[in-house]
Amino acid sequence: MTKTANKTRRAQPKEVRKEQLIQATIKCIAKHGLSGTTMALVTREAGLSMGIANLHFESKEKLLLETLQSVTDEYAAGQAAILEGEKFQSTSARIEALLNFDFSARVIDKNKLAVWFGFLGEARSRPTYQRICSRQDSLAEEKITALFQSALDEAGDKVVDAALLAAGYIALVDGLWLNSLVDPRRLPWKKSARAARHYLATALPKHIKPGK
Amino acid sequence: MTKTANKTRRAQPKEVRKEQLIQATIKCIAKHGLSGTTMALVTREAGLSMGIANLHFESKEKLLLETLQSVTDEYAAGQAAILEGEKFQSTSARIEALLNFDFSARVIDKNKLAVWFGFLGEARSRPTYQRICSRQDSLAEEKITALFQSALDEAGDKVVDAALLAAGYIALVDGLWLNSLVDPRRLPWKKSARAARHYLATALPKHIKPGK
Amino acid sequence: MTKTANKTRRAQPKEVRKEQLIQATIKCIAKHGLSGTTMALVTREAGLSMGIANLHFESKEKLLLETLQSVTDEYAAGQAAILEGEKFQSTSARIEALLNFDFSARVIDKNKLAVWFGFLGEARSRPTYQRICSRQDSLAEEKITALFQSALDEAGDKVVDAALLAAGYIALVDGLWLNSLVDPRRLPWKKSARAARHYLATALPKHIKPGK
Amino acid sequence: MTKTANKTRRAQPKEVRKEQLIQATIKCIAKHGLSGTTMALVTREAGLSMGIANLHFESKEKLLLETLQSVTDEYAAGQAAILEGEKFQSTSARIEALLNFDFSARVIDKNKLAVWFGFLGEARSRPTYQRICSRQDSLAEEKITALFQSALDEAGDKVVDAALLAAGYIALVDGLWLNSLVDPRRLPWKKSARAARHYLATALPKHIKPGK
DNA sequence: AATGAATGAGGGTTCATTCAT
DNA sequence: CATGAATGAACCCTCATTCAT
Repeated sequence: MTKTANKTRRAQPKEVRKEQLIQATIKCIAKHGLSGTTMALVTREAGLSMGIANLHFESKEKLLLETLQSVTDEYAAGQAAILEGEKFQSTSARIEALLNFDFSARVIDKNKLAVWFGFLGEARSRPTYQRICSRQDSLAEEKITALFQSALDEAGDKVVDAALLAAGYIALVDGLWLNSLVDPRRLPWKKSARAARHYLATALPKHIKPGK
Repeated sequence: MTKTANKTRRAQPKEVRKEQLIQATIKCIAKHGLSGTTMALVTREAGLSMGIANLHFESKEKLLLETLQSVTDEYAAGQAAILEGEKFQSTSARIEALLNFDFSARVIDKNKLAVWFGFLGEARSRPTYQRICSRQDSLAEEKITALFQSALDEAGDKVVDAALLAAGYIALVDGLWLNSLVDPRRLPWKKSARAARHYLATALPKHIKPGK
Repeated sequence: MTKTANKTRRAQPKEVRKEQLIQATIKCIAKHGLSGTTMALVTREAGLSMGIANLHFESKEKLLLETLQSVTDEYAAGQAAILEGEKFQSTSARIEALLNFDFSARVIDKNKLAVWFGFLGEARSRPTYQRICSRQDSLAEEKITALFQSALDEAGDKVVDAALLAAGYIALVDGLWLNSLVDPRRLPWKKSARAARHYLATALPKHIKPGK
Repeated sequence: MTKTANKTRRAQPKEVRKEQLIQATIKCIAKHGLSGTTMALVTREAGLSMGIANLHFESKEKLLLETLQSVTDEYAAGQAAILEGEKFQSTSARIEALLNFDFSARVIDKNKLAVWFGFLGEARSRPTYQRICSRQDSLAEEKITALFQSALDEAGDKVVDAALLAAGYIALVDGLWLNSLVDPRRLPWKKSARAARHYLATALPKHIKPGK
């Protein structure tokens, strides 16, 4: 139970309440699944009243959509900081950072991943979910393709297809997340991270070492 | 809508009806998502009456479980035929066959994959789903690890970890399926297949060629 | 489970099948209550197929009605044999026999009483049930009133109202049955019988002794 | 149909709504029988919407149980006021009051008795019903036995068994209620009351007169 | 005469949404 | 803004009844 709400129930800026509800939704989806997430559960988790969700979001659908968007936006922001930011200059450093980022605590947070795969599981029959998930992956794919292209260029490798490598990396990370999320005993997070590193180390040996 | 059933009520062996209902369930999950799949929709899809599903399965839950089991069993059987059958003798042939199998029309059937990922998306909050999905992956992992170990042994490679390679392959295939399923325009099935091949060709160059 | 039915399911005279189904219905009502008695349960108890009940009785309602009638008829027949038969000549003997009959094993059979009170509980809202139950009690009341009147006449008692005594006796027996049926630990059958005897012994001291 | 409720939805304290629903349930059971009582009927009778019953009671079962409890509690309270209260001091007065109470308008209310016998009719197959009904009768039996014992002591009667007399009285009243409820033409309420009085007047002649 | 798979109306229950307070 | 009792459509499930065999 996470009752951040003050007892007095004083009016709060719209954005604060929305964020509070989105966080509660994330927890609910992780705990009860997407289909098991009800408005009552979400608002109780937020320590607020039943009607509040429909006040700030128009409907359950909108709340879910904004929750998904929130999760993908956060990931996208973190990824963009690495791929486009000034902190990392060399190609190697960026790739290394990407790898670390994709298996950092903030990213492999069970709650957020549960949201991601919860929506992905329904995406095929829900064009709106599909659009949000796809946009996220499209964005990532472009940037990662460019990054890997740089690495291949630096290595003088003219054979390997950067786009294929990028698509493979994204899919691999998705698959590792999913497998570790569903059964962490079979695929511990550590092993997931090593598998991802192994993938890049094999494909881009000059930039990434198997290490760790 | 697949109304093979005649208007006149005709008794059928239990197994025939169950199979008919499972097939209808698969289609429904693909079309409406797991949460959008109702008994009414399933039985209408099967061209039968509402009550029939509870007659042959005890509850919706049981119907869904048997549907998931049916999909995983079919995959497991096909995979076992390759990994344990006598048709393929050499390690290379087996790996090649596995790759082809994983991207064969029967496996990358959108309906079946929608079922698989629909359940996976809810697996974390549903122990029963989790168990079925995990058992499937555990089984596959053991066999594939053994296969890859043979390949590495044959190649004299004592560095690469077969278990890591197998976990990576399974995750990669999962990720590719998921990405192609959700947005086939971004990741066409052909590209998925190539990405998987590329993964194995890089890791086991003596056994698999980039090809195609 | 009472499978009197022969394995070969040979056709049986209509009356045999009907009786078989009525007996199964009695057991079902005793076991599951009137509202918990389903056609499937009844036919399974009889060791027959689901459709058979609607073949021999027109509907569930008819089956239930005939079951109630069967129970009341059996009681009425036994009672009539005492009150109208030639076996007992003296008033005393008849009253004594009535008392013994009302608490004899055949009458205080839990199954039959469960049927009786199951229907009585619904009688107010079901005119058909009400009619059958009332006819039974009316019949009994007339005969018992006459019997008690003879006793009072023989005793020279001109004060006590035979009709009131009879109505009281019938109600008392109903009440004792009901209380012993619902909670035999609180009111054991033996005690019930003694209470009924006590009632008659007090009202008709010349004919019935407290005894036992 | 009792639509005290206004058309405009107006929130009410939980207890008010529960009581409203219990009263509606009592009417429904009286009108349609226990098995004919549906949630839709009850809520319509209360002039409320279908979902309300499951909002205040968790299930139909709970609603029924609380309804039965309400009816037995009301009876128990009235009876306790006589048997334990200070209003009546002499044994005679208490017995007289008990008799009048048991056939007072509030007690022989057709709706409440229909509930009582509706549940009793199913009690044998429903342990929960059985428990509530039995507790009620056990309580009454103890108190009435004590009261009758006092009367017998006062009369110097050392022969009659007070417990038997009490059990008989309870059963007789039950039986009279049931017979009058099911067929008031055959056994008018007035006659029922006289029969009960006759029972006590015969057994406890020093305390109760045949009267009326 | 007998079977039991199939039907579908009707039941209890859930839950997104509304709105008087 | 915030509340939560109230609503009612839609869900899953049961079961009396039907009918091809």
